[in-house]
Amino acid sequence: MKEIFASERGGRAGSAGTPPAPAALAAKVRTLAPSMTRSMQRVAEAVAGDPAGCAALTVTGLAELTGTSEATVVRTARLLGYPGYRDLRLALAGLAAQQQSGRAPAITTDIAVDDPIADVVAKLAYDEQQTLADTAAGLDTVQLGAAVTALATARRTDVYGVGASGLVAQDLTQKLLRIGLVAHAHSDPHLAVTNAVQLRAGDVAIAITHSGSTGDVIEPLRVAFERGATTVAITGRPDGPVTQYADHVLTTSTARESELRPAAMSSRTGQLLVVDCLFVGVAQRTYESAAPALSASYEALAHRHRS
Amino acid sequence: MKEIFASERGGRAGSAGTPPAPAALAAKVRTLAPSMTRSMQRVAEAVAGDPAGCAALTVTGLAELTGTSEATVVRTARLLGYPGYRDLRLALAGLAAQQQSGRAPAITTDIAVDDPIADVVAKLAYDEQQTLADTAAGLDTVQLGAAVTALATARRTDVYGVGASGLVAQDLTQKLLRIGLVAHAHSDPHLAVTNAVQLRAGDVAIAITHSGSTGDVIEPLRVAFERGATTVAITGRPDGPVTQYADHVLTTSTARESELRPAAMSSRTGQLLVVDCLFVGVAQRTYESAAPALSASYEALAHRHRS
DNA sequence: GTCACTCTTGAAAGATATTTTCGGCTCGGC
DNA sequence: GCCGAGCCGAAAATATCTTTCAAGAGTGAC
Repeated sequence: MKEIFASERGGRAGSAGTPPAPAALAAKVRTLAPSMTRSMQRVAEAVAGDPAGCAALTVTGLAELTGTSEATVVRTARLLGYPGYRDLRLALAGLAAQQQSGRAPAITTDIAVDDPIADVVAKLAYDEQQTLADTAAGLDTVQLGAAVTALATARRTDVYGVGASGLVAQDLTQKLLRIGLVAHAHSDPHLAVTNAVQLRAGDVAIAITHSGSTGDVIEPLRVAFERGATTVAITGRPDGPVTQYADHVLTTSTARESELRPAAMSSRTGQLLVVDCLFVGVAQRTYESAAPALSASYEALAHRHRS
Repeated sequence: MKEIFASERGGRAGSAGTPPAPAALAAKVRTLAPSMTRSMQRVAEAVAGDPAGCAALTVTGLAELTGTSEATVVRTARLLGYPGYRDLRLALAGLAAQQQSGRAPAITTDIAVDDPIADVVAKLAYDEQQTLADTAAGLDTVQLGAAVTALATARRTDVYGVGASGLVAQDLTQKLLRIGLVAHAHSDPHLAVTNAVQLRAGDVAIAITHSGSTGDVIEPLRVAFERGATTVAITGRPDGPVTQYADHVLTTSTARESELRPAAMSSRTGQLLVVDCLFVGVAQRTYESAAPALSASYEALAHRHRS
């Protein structure tokens, strides 16, 4: 067979280049679940729900359990980043062992309308912690490193985000400014595009969108991409349209959402972690200039504080 | 085949009745080593020495590595108490994962200039998780409940915050607006004071300041306090000046900060948790009107997403 | 409403890996 | 030197995993 004809294998590599995840499996399932088909979701659910049990099953067994076929099971394994089911199974065994040794995760139920306030606090804190852990586990450090390098050497940086992601964009911008970089956040789609036209090679454009399909954010990134700027996407959907124009994709994980817990809440937590990582990474690379800049900005603010 | 003739399978079950060992594998190897033949010892040695590496090998691979045959590998697996090599391999993967996780990375140390990017991610995630846990534990649910009640019944709500806290203020405002409340965020000290003058009993003013001593935020809160509005402070310093004019104080915890990790980073995490708690609390209290409003805002945004 | 199209799905063929069989081999005893 | 007991690996037999392929479900255009 010629390589021209892509076999199903290469069809849509779940997360390109990412080596199989050991403990980041649950995170990956949550991240990729939305982009899965129904049957594959059933498989992913079973796998995430009972790693130990599934590790004991053969392809056929798992297919029967989930009411699907062997092919679907293998496809799911591929989507999760493993070469095949065999490797997924191995990772599953590892995960089971870890859970066994670790303490009970204390699975929380969803937030209900009549939950006492103390429960709300506990559940929210738990969920956000979970989001942090998942995002950290699923973050591609190679992509992150590349993004950091681009940022550290950029002539200027534009950051796009609307709605809740707009605040994250501003947060990143604030931080970069504090260490002497030239950065702007854009929430206005028109202005964003207008400014994106000015970008060229050596500049960096960052799009922040949880859904990965926010047109108002994709458009400026596309323009920046076409002008030759280095483009970065921070998104919860690594297969979303936004990644089309992104040189580097940084994936955020998300906890389940519900009526009382809109997506904006958990996505924001993951996005901010990524932003912090970018910032610290850049601060490391530009330490010579960043350190004095940080001290200076601190000093400048001191007099605004009452004693 | 008659059952009288025992097949090799049942021939000499290593340790009778013992179910596969999860982590006690190394011990088992040592125990059983003397009773093994030379070839089997080589296999057992390889397995005990490098569980992770062996878990990645097929029967054939392990046979070649140890210079033996597949049959010997299977026999060794049987002797160690597993039904076959497949199961030994699964246990091996589990063992490897346990060893991996047991190796506690020094994430408790501070972030250094020369930390690899992966460590930065781990440390930041860990710190923010810590901040969440601490904040949740230290949050006074009575004060929180009182603040929620005030918000849910307020005529209007003003939120003050500058710098990084300004973004948190905006986040809270965005959320409250989404469920139909009247809320404004103020980053401009002058405008904040100007607006605070308009407040009266039944209104709510919220000041967000990590240091608890940001004059630009305290001033409008003082004005609101004196006009009779219900005032809330979200701060990391429960004894700071800002609490002077706060009816309810919500305390955020903060991880240690350092040169590469400015205070804004960890304080923001705790503040956002508090904000989320406020939001969910209010949404619960006003569920009848909040739920439709949330759905409506979701629907309204749908068309802004590319497919 | 109908058609054409794409995407999803499972049955079965094909490829690998594991297990079993079986006979050669070594080694110690006589 | 000859014999028997048990160890060992090559290859057959089986189980498991992977790929192919065509039918079915869903979707948008007309």
